[in-house]
Amino acid sequence: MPLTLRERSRLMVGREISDTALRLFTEQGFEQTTIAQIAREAGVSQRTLFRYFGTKEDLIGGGEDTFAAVLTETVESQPAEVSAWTALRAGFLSVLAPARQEQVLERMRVILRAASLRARFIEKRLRLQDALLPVIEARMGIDEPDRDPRARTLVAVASACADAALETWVACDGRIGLETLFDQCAATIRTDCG
Amino acid sequence: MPLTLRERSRLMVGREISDTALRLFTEQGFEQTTIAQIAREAGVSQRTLFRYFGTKEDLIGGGEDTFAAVLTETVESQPAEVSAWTALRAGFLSVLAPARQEQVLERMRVILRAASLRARFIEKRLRLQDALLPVIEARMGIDEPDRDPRARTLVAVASACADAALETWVACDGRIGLETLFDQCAATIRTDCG
DNA sequence: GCCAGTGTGGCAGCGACTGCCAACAGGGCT
DNA sequence: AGCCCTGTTGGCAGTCGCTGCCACACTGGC
Repeated sequence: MPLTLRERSRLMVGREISDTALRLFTEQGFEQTTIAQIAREAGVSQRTLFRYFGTKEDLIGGGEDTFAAVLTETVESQPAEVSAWTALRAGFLSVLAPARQEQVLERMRVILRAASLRARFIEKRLRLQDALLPVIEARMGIDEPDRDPRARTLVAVASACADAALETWVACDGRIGLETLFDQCAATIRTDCG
Repeated sequence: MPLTLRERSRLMVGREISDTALRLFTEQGFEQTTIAQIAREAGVSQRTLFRYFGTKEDLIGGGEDTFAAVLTETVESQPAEVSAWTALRAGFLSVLAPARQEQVLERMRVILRAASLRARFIEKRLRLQDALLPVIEARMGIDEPDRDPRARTLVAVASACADAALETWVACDGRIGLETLFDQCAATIRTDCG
């Protein structure tokens, strides 16, 4: 089923806008770049730009909405014998690993530099945690989630590991693999959180 | 040293504004409340309101800027023998423990309900982590922070524990103490992250 | 009483974002 | 070909958060 002309042009316009935005963000920073400028250089009106991307922060997000789906699916598909932690590890690695390194690295640099983007990024991660929580609770067999912080802790800690691994990965320009870093973080927990 | 008239009136105006804001936020929600309305009902101009609170989100923050200072100071003041993790625990407990429960509970509920507030809250927590990172690196004697994720992990995990404890605390309406919850989270890490 | 210094209000303006309306082009219909 | 429905676009006006600027008022020290 080949895409119709309309759909193809819609994809093109979307790519044109987000490419322009990413270029301008890296060149002159997120706060210093205005919507008017992005729209002008991408050759569309501001109104159209906001029809493609609801907010300025959305301009940098590369399909992270699928992340939640991939992560929860991976975690759920782990066999029942493996521990909750192992399942979480598999889930986060499935999200962190496959990306095109160069592009992701550049994007993460922009994100970590601008406070509002960083907050937005964490917010998405929080929604990830919320989606993950019932899955882990079920796997651990927790009865009273309002009084038992164990599942929440595991999810938050796995998330924190992924975060620390990601930030170190950016700090060392991707020279160390994300999986290696994640496992170093996990090892640190086991030895130093006592 | 009694406060001068100016200082007293300044404190009064500040309290008047933030009380009005918190009331309106709980009554009708954060997004639905406009700065103009708060200023009108508090009896000041918008311009003055922004001189007291830099952003709309700041209207709900009860001196959280001091949190960062208290936390880093507490961590730094721990004797050199105690482990980095113990120092972090002491720091976070010094921030979580002393608050007036009722007011904090209400504020947290407002914060968790509005996405932009939640993001702002996280942003502050991230700045906390950034401030904490060099302290922990020094304590652990880390040479190459760009390649060694251990300090970052400890800070992120302690922060995640505080987060999970706080959310469970709100979920159970404060019936379980924050210190107890934090230690349950820590215990979970030791047993289930292997 | 007078003179800094500080707090205040009003106004104009910017940037992100939205609702509304008119114009236009694609793609299926006769 | 002509026609119509539908989806896409641009422009415009307006809201809201937020800032710079300037004039005014009031406090506190001489």
